[in-house]
Amino acid sequence: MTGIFTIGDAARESGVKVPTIRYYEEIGLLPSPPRTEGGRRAYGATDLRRLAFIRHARELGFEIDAIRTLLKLQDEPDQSCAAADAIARDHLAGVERRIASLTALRAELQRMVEGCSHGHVASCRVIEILADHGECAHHQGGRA
Amino acid sequence: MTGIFTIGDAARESGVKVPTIRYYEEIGLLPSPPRTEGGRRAYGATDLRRLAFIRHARELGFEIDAIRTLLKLQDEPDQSCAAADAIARDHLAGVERRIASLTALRAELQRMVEGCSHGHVASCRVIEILADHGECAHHQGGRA
DNA sequence: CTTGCTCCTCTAGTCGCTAGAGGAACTAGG
DNA sequence: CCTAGTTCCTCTAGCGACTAGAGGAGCAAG
Repeated sequence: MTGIFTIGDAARESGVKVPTIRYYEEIGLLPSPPRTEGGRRAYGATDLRRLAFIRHARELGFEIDAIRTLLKLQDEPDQSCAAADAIARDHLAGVERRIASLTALRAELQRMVEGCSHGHVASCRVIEILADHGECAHHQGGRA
Repeated sequence: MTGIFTIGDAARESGVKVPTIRYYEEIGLLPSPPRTEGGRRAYGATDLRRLAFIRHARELGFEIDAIRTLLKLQDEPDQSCAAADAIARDHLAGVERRIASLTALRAELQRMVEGCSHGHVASCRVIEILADHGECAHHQGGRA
């Protein structure tokens, strides 16, 4: 209604926690808003939009630095969007790598828990596989 | 051959970097080995096995705390392996959650980059989707 | 006017390492 | 025996992206 929001309002609106908003300001991702007489942050609708953008990008797993670039791009609508496209493509490639690696990992973990005979540790498949890398299909997998 | 290894040997054998081995010692994951006269760490075959176990578990994405528990279990072979099983199952569930979330994410990113018309930022699908959460299928997805 | 909420700043902690400084001790060659 | 190069030692600080908590001030309702 007013177009003026406290940090708490902003947090509720955007789903970003209050300390995180302050953190974003500190690292220069969100501009420092004007303050009220009492020294409190007074956000406007633009800030809320920016915050929603950040939140959504974070949800999609973009790193802060990538978001910084995307925000700069957003502020200059006449530029070619090749840069934004490249960032998204890059990120997509990373996500695909992680899915591949996690899928291999899942297979291995399934083998582990399925092989577990629920007896003693001495004959536990879980412990065994962990102890003996040779037994396992997971050679040279990347970090998940 | 000797059964005595320097930290460098241990690093080469296990694939765990030297500072990381020292770190594992510091946090009590790997026991402090005896030292040579010159004050250098002297590892035995048991330590190398433990280190390989740790490395493999880390590769599989287990957290340090989980590994700590698994190692304790490994040291007591008469215990039931229910605990180890539970840890592995838990971890598997987590991995499955991450795969699901990343798969949703991939779909969204694909939509993004496929929709990009390679024109100006003003009409860029990437920027648009990020700015407007409503346009996107990714509601309430967990962190990847 | 007091209660209780929100806000402020600041520091320190999380996880799992990684990087670098500054120095001591081994190893190989001359 | 000396030297050069490598490996080792300890220690502190940094990464990313927050999160937690202390200690205090403002502000709105009863």
